[in-house]
Amino acid sequence: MRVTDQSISEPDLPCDAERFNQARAAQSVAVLEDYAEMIDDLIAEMGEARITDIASRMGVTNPTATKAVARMKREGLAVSRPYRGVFLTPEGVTLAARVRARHQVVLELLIALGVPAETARLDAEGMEHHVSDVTLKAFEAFLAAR
Amino acid sequence: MRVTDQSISEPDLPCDAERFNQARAAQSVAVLEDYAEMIDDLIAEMGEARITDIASRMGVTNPTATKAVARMKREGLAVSRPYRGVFLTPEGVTLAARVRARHQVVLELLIALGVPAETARLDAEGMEHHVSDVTLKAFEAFLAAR
DNA sequence: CGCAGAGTTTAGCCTTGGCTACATTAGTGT
DNA sequence: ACACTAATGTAGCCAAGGCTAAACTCTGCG
Ligand SMILES: [Mn+2]
Ligand SMILES: [Mn+2]
Ligand SMILES: [Mn+2]
Ligand SMILES: [Mn+2]
Repeated sequence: MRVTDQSISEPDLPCDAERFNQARAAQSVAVLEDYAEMIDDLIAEMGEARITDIASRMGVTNPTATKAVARMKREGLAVSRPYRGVFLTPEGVTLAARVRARHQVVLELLIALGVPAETARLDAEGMEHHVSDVTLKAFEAFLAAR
Repeated sequence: MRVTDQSISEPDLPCDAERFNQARAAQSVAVLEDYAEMIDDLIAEMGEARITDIASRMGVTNPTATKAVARMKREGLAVSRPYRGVFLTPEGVTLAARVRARHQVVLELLIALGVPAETARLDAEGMEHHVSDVTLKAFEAFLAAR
């Protein structure tokens, strides 16, 4: 073949690409979302969020957690001073709250659909980041009307 | 505080970390899955999968698609000779089939839950990769029993 | 037959998010 | 006071997945 039939493949270009672009965009903030939620959890549970605790709970090494926190600081979601704990900015707190609520809804939905609790717990962690506001509303409506 | 209470934080370490590790593992194969499905689509639709078409549909530039295909070849999912189209190995075909079926179920589930079709189309692209076999079965059961 | 242009590859850059190894700080207890 | 140790930070490596720019190959057409 190798024909230059750009006219045939043009209509679907923006179509498919848009989908993948949204998925990539969601993925690029997934780490920020998980760390925000985790830092908020640790502060609530332990009174402070130490790098070591963040790292062990996220399942990564300390330098990896340090880098992630550096990115969060850069993006205005967290603050910290050397050898002190990590804290969330108001924006970070807002993000953490939104992310926690969404995570909970996704988890509950999976369980409502008959997914075993442990499997739901594992799958929700990755799925949550790709659930848009519109989809979240649909999940909530389903759970409420059940 | 700063007490050395490792005994308190030990029990939850494997717990939380396991969740994030699974999400990271799923993410690390997401690109392979999407490309496998896309190459299979293109071969079905156009008789061959050219780099340019793969790239435009994935919403990336040609070099990015070339690199992704290189990884697929390295992992035994695709084959190609310079300046020729890309083909899937039997393993690649198997992956594509599994991924397409899962994608379809996730899409149908979202629509069944009342998510608008266009939103469902966008969200499913990212969510699919985090849906385990067990969860997929639950989705299928829900759709069948509806 | 040869060439122009479409398609492909290559080179090289960047960011992110993993890691190990090592240096530095700070808190605790003697 | 001070040493020990845990925590933190830093340096530097790697792979993946984006990109641009530029070189290369193929092919259909004149
Ligand atoms: Mn998550
Ligand atoms: Mn989460
Ligand atoms: Mn996908
Ligand atoms: Mn897909």
